[in-house]
Amino acid sequence: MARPRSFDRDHVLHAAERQFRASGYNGTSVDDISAATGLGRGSLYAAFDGKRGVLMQAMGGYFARLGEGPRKMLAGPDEGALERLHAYLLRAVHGVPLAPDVPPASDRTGAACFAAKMALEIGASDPEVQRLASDCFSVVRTAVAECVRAAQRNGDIDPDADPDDLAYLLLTVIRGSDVVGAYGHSPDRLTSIAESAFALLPRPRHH
Amino acid sequence: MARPRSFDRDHVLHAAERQFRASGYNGTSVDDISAATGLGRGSLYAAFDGKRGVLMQAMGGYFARLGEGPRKMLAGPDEGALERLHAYLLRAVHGVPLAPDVPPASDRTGAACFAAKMALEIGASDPEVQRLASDCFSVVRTAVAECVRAAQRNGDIDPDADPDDLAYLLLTVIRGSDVVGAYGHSPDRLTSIAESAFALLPRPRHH
DNA sequence: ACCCTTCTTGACAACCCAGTACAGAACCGC
DNA sequence: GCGGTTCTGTACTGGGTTGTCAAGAAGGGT
Repeated sequence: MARPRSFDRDHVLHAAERQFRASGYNGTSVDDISAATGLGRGSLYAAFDGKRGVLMQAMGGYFARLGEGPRKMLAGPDEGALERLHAYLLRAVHGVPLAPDVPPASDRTGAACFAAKMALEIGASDPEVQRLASDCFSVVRTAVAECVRAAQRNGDIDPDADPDDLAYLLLTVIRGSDVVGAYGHSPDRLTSIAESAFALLPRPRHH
Repeated sequence: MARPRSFDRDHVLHAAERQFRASGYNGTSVDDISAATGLGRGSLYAAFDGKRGVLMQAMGGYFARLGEGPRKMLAGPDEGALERLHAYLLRAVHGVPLAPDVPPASDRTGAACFAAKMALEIGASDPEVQRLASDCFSVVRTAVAECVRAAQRNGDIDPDADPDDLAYLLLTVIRGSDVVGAYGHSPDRLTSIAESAFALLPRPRHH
């Protein structure tokens, strides 16, 4: 028995995320968010409790969204695990998409992991941002490690290798491609990096 | 026949760099720089032409300093090339030091590559920052590639591997460790990542 | 049709920030 | 010692920022 809100919450958070990714946290003003989302200042403060609230909720949504990619791409039977890892790596080095349906390559500007970017900019003085970014890394790392174990069970990766170490290394490559690929490098170069990393994975010494 | 300046230019730029690394570009005000360097606003504008000028000159100094590390650590005869690469990797994943004599591990906050951090924050709207960061990557990448070639000549790395591809991959790992290691991971974890990356380098198949 | 609750909009005040201008201080050369 | 030139510190201004507030709009329930 009251006026319903006239905006879609997720849509607003997506627009804000795009803005934050493009301009950074301190580089975007509330007016920028207002313009990007179409919401007035009052609505922003009522619904999200200001700039910082928008960021936190946008990052929360990002986190929820981020886990789905690796989980869906990497989960499955042991047989195809290595190939799934290959496909995931090739995609992951090209950035994290804003939405599941829009490819990240379209605008290199906002391709880098949202959580990583925010953590680098303001994480030093914001433990909550820090923690959220850490969670984002964990979800990817865990999924990759699980896929590595599957590949090991299938005999595609050296069983003596530590799957957690490999997962950390691959996560590092993926996050590193965010910054290496951010400017001055073509998508082909990123693909090449992913292929190199994949090719170097330790194969079992057959017989 | 005039009053000499009472501050050491490099010292000021180092202090400013530390501040920028800690708070980001948009997160530090001119007053912050003034407090960190001990210089008044007037001197800052006269000597460095404002906030942006300080950043550019600090990045310039950083670039000049950055190249020395890999060049000195990686250059040398072919025999020890692989071991030099090993040592360099182990050091590089722990960040880029503010000064050559101070270890980067002391404050994880400012350990990440200065150029990369600035490029991620404001590179999208600042081509010059973008280019400077790109140069920083190139100098590391070139030195690594040269060292890989040396190791190949010495028979320590598979001669069929593309040294440029490997250098790109290692650069990506190094930059990735900036963001992965920024928060929530111990130095031991970074060391472990470096060791994993080194262990995976393609060795020549000896007969 | 009416009322009440919630949302929305625009304006407002306090604050911070970058850059400038001006006055004083320090140093070198003579 | 003295003049001139440069450096240093501070006060000022115009613009932009954040967070709040009050008035209007819009819809649901009765």
